[in-house]
Amino acid sequence: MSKLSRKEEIKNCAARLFRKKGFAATSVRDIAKEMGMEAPSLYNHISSKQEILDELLLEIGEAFVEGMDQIRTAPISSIQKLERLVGLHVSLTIEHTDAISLIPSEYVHLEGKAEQQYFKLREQYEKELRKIFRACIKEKAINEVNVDLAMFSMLSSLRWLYSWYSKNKKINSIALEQEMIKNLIDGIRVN
Amino acid sequence: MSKLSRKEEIKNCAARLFRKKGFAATSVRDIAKEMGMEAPSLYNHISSKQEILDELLLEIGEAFVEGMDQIRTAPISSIQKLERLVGLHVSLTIEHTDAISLIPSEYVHLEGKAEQQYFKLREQYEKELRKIFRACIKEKAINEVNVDLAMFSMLSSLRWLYSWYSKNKKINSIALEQEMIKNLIDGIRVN
DNA sequence: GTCTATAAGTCGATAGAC
DNA sequence: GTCTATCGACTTATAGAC
Repeated sequence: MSKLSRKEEIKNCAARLFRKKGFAATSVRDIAKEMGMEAPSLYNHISSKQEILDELLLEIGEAFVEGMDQIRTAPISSIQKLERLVGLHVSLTIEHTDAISLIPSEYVHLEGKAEQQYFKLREQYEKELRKIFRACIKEKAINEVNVDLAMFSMLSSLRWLYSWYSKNKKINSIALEQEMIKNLIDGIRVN
Repeated sequence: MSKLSRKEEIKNCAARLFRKKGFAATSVRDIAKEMGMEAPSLYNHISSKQEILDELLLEIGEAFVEGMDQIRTAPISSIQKLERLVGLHVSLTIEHTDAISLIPSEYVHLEGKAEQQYFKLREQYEKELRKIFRACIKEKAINEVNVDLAMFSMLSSLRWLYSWYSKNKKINSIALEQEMIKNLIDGIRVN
């Protein structure tokens, strides 16, 4: 683990607070207190509170798109891609638990250019995921489901995995991936 | 549809705004503006901004617990209870889309007594759901999954259904229920 | 039941000393 | 790079006229 810059420390600290109370309800003074300094001192490292949220969400968004790109170009079947995608969510959840937690709710506080970039990343990700789902159906690997609904349903579970993981950190990354593949792709009903 | 009291109008209005910007980022002035009145006038109908959130979340929480109670005491198999539970989420999502949207993220802004009541309702609901899952396993209707993880995974999808539904309102309630049962219980993989 | 005026506090951010 | 002091805007909520 490389030494964190002061700015990275602040961002990690802020991510933890944003997760707990939300971006809007977390003050710059709260972040400073958690860092053990006075609020104005933060501004030697950041330019605004908004910048912290922007960078946290864009970095995690880029990580998802990069992961998706590797999966997209891998020489494997579509259903294997879908399984690897579950693994991507599990890995990023374990590595960036606090930042991941901001995705479902705090993106609404993005503004201007950062907001545009974020939505672009999200669209890109969802577009590729939709392609994988359609290919799975074409290859008769998954049933003829309503693609958007099934995709949204799967993403919802994966986006909230951080919540379960925070209370169950002892689980092995690979075991968690396997269990989620069973839950989300195979289903739970005995057949 | 019965005529709404002024307070109910305000709560519906606030729910829509809380959903869009979050509770903390929505000001009393925002709510007043949406209602076509000045901010202080709201206080003839409500006692505080906090009260609005408290009531919105407690009412929807009570609706879930009541629905769960009917399912719990119904003379049906455990797996049928699980399926009816999906239906309960679908129904409440369609009837109270905005209020439902507050559950995943805005509960963190509850305080004091309302916070306690809300957590009590949530625990009650999750406890009953856990029982249903365990009974399903015992009856060999679902596989021997990690109960908490499978339960959380299912709930995450159901809690975020409002988001998909908002963009796809034309779907039939029963069709949506059937599709979600397939996604969440049967799985999507061809077998 | 709605308004204007305003209290009392918090917000993000800056100026400038050290 | 950290601090104290502070600005100006915004916050929830109340007082009191109509």
